[in-house]
This record gives sequence, C-alpha cells and structure tokens, in this order.
Amino acid sequence: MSNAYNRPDQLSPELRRRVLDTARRLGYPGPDPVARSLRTRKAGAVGLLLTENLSYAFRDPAAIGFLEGLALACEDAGTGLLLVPANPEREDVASVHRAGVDGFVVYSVPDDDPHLAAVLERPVPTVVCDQPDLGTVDRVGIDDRGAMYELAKHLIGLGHRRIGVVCMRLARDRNDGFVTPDRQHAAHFHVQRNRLSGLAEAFSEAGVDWSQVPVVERFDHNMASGASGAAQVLDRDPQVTALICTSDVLALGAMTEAARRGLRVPHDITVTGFDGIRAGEEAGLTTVRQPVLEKGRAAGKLLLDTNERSRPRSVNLSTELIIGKTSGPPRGGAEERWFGP
Amino acid sequence: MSNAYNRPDQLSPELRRRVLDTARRLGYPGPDPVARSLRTRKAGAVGLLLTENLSYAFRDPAAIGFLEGLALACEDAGTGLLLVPANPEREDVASVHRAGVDGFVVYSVPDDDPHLAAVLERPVPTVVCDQPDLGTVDRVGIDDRGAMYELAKHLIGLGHRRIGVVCMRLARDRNDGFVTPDRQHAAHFHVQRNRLSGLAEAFSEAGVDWSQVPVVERFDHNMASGASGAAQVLDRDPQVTALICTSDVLALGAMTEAARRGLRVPHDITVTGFDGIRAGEEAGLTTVRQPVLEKGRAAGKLLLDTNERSRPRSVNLSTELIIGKTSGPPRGGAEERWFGP
DNA sequence: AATTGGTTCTGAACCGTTACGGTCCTTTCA
DNA sequence: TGAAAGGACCGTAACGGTTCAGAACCAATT
Repeated sequence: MSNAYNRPDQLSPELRRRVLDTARRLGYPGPDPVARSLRTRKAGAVGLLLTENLSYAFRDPAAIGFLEGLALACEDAGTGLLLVPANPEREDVASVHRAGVDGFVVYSVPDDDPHLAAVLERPVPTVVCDQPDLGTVDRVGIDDRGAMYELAKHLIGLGHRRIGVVCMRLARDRNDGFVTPDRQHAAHFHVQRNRLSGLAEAFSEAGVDWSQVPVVERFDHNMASGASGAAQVLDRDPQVTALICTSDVLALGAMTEAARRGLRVPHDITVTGFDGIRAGEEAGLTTVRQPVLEKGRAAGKLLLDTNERSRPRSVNLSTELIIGKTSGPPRGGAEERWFGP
Repeated sequence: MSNAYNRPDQLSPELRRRVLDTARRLGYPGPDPVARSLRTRKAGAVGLLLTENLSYAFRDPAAIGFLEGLALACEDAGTGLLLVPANPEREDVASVHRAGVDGFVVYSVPDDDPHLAAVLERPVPTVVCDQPDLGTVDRVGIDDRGAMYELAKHLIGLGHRRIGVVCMRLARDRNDGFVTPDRQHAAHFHVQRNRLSGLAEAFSEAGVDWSQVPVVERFDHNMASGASGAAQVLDRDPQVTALICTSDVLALGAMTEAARRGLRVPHDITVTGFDGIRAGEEAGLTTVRQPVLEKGRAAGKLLLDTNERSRPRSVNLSTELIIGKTSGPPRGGAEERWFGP
C-alpha cells in the first residue's frame, strides 16, 4: 500500500515500518510515477514546443533567455519542463501526442505548424508566446509592430529614406532571397510579419514606396545569415543608408559585412537590430530591447496558474527602444536626401 | 479502440473511419499519453538532473553546450528531454520520484547530492556526466586531472612558481574564501577536485609547496566571482605571477580585476581558464578546451542505446590545451625566479 | 450492554491504454 | 465439398498506482 509512502499520518508507524521493510526486501523501487500520473491526472511537467530543432534553440540568445525564464517559473512551481522534439521538417506530430504533460507552452512557431495544431487538440491548457492571439488560449507577447514602428520613426527622424531590410524566415519553406510584399503580408511567423508591417507603415507614412524597399529573407538564424543578407541588400542597392534587421543576431552579422566592405558604422551606414541581446549591447547596437526572460516567466506563470475562469488571457510585455552607436544620420546629412534620388 | 489511431493496418479503412468519426463526435481527444506510457512501459523522455537551479544552467556557456548536445541526441531518437527541478538547497527529492522518464542523465552534481542518490534508486538506466565513476552506471567525462596537469606544465615551463588559484564551489555549503588542502581533497564536485589535484601534482613536482598556494573558492559561478576571487588572491599575495582559474567564466572575471588594478595580461600577470567557451576564445584566453557539446551528445547516445549487455560503460572525451595570449613568462623573465622564494 | 465516535486497516474500483487470445467470416486448395 | 488458413474484429486482462467506502477494532459514553 502506497499510503506508507505518501500519507504517513494515515497509518500507524508500526505498520508503516513493516510495509516499508518488506517493500525494500522485495526490491520494490517506490511508487511508479507514470501510474501515479495516470491515476491523479497530473503529469507534473509542462511541455515546451519550439519551432526549431531542439538543439538549435540553445544557439539563439533570445530563445535561451526565454527558456531561462520559463525554467524559473517551473522551478518555483516544482514542475518539470519537457522539451518536446518537433522537427520542423518532418510532419511527425507523434511527439506531441506522446508527451505526458499538464500543459503546453508554444514558442514562436509558424502559425500553420502541424505541431501547433496537434497541441491545440490536446485537452490541456496552452500558452502561446510570440504567436498570433488565437482567442482560445493564453498568449504572451510584445507589440512587435509598434516597437518596430518606433524604431523606424527614429531612423526617419535621422533622415533615412533609402533603406534595406534583413529578416528571419517568414514561412516554413526555405526562401533565401528577396521578399515580395505578398510574402511579407502572408508571413506565417507572427513576429516577423508584425515587425515588417511596423516598418512598412512608418516608412510609407514618410513617403517611401515600401514595395521598392529591398527586403531579404534568411532561413537560418545566425550571424552568417545576417552577413550574407546584408551583402545581398548592398549588392542590389549600394546607396542604402540604413540596414534594418529583425534580430540582433542578424544585425551583428550585417555589421561584419559592412566592415568587410569598408563601410563605417554609423558614419557610412546605419545598422539596427531587435531583441536586446548581450552581444548586441556590447557592440552598442541600436535596437529594441524586449524582456525575453520575463516572457518565459510570464508564460510559465500563466500556464501554472490554475485559475480557469479568467482564461484566455493575453499579456503584452513592454519593450524599450535602445539608441546605440550604430545609428546616425545618413552620410552627407539628412537634408541632402530630402529631395532624394 | 485505439488501434484506429496507432495500427491503421490492423483494421479495415471503413471501420477505422467509423471509429474515428464517432470518436470525434464524442469529443475524444486521442489516446492519453500517460495511460499509454503505463501500459507500454515507455515514457518517451529522458530526465536531466542538474545541480544548479534549472534557470541557472542557462547562464553557464558550458552547461548550455552540454544541453545542446544532449538535446541533439534526444531529437535524433525522437524522445523528449525533461528538465527535472532539483533545487540544491532543498532536500526535496520528490521531483526525481515524480519524473516519468525512461532514464536519467546526471550532470555535474555534488557526489553527495540526495537527488543523485534518488536517481540511482530508480530502476532506470542512468548516465552520469562530470561525476566520479560509480562503476554501476554509465559515465561520460574528460580527464580533468590530466588536462589541468598539462596546463600547469605549460605555466611551469614559462617559469611560473608563485601562483594563485580561483575555483568553483567545492561542496554544497557556501564557502567564499580560501580553501584548506583538506577541503580541496574532500571536494564533492568531481570536476573541481580533479582539476585542483592536477594542479597540485604538477606544481609539487616543480618544487612548489602546494599547501602555501592561495586557492580561493567561489560559490556562485559568474564573472563577478572570478573578479572578486582574483582580488582576494592578489590581496593575499600581490606577487603571484599567474592566476589559474578552473573555468573560463572565472578567468574572464579575473581579467577584469587585473585590468582594474592596472595589471597587463600577460605582461604583468598570466591568467588561464578551463572549458574553451566562445567568449574566452575571443579574449584569447589560455585554457583547456573540452568538447561540451560532444559530452552531451555522448551522454544521450549512451542512455538511448538499449544495448544492455555492455553496461556500465565509461567514455572519456579528449581535451585540447589552447595557448592563447593571456599566458606568458613572469614579469622580469623566468630566470630571475629560478632560485626565487 | 449497547450506542457512539474515532482510528486503523482492507478490499475493490477506477484511471485509459495496449497486448493477447478467441471468435467469426472469408478465401484457398486438396 | 470440406478442411485449413488467414484476416478482421472484439472482449478482456493487465500495467501500478490512488482513492474511497466500509469493516474491524478499541475506547469512551449513555
């Protein structure tokens, strides 16, 4: 009787001792956690669904920050954190079905991802993060659109009108190259779609024809992609005065490419990022800082808060525009370009 | 009948469709993963036990590398990775008992940690990493002692005899300060014990009285600890020509402290680390590079390889001495100290 | 002595699935 | 035509715990 293990008060110390003794003698390894979970309908763990290969997440500083925050929340609650393998290339959602968890956190997956759909079919609470608001499950995010709009306004104020953009993948298919406005608009990654849309709005308001702005997409998210993306933009239009990247990692890569071409930042060209990662900070990157750790923590808190009645909830965390030393007025001054090319 | 879900070949398409239809109509959410795990005796996940607060692991570059490698192996095998909360301050082992997993990976916990004991009592395969060889379970590690011995030999060859050491925590209790040889010898962290012992051996062979060498311990593992540890060593003996740190993170901190004191590295003082993390590489740190990612991957492979007959296995990965630009001969040349104090 | 109250202990039901063996029906071949 | 073989389908028994109802026991009260 497993009362001996879990409810020492329900039986006499004498019997408890006897039970535990014989248990040990028979080599009983203690109550089986799975059987317990079945009966109590509590798995004692939350699942985390990441878009990327599991291992890839550990390379992205923003993802690591999110993980840290989520782990923090789980730790507080004494629950485990199950990393669910969700290979984006395979359509195999078995891993989602197999996960014995009390809830899911879904972090930045494409909105048409079959794994996401599989999660939503499971009868457990779910929190989506950096995803569109589904209205049916909790959500944590930031105002990507507004933050990027503000950053764009800063650049516009400096006088930039001829810009280029390097962004992360917009859909599940690999498309390393220029992006049509259609593809931008139909992007399946909520975060990227909104950042681009914030840019488009601000620059359109400033009289820039957005359809003419070179926007380059990169599937892999690392500095090399930022560098090659920047190169592609600069090859197309060497006259751009600012390279706007939708992440700090891409921006840092773009800066190496600028350096390789002998362009001084910000004198010859302005480079901006998004996220506010440590390495960007050290480089003095102009960027939008978002509270990645808080995002993870908020997601965990929302999921583990059993207060059902108020669902679904939506949490928007605030961001901060960081004006670093990688942004400045276009070469030759702003005025020169007032009546631009 | 869940055959409809899992064994489409066992029944006619017609029946399958009918079953699935009524299932949907009745709001059946698909087979319950926990019940399945109970029946099949497979949880589809491996547990990871970390010494630190879960979230803390995401701050340590070496731990992140390990996690990445382990996640990689899990991904290949299609299993989940469950981060088990193991607050080192509480003695609460319930989280270990509650974890529904097919095996455990234990990474760098003190050898007297109750969580480790709890894992070993569970009737599932276990792989320990950066731990003493228990003889009963698989092990992955490096030759910490030999690698540190080699690094010490390099410094001795340069002429260093008067050194100081900054190391990570040696036991579960907090002891920020100097370490007696006794405590070094009795250290509960296998990795730290062996690194110190490699140092002691090499310098003893070179005629240095190890009991006189200042060894400072820091409980928290971050750059600030490295800086304050270095300060404590330099306050005790401003004449040390080399600061040997048992991790790169500590070494980077030590370098900031050296800079703060106006000491040039390596001209005025030599600083060395251990791990081979990216930030250290960028700083040109002299260190021992260890394959952290491979360690994680090897641990995962060992655990997921169902070949029972060859257990327990022990894997030693190789390390590489990296001679960077933070080590050089002691100020005033090596010869001066040949007959030194 | 019978009722009441309380504690300790026992047994059975249940959680939801998969494995297994048995029934039934159809097909194949002597 | 009958027996054997095979496929489709179905019912049931674990898997290993937790929970809960009620039995058994003892002590105190009426």
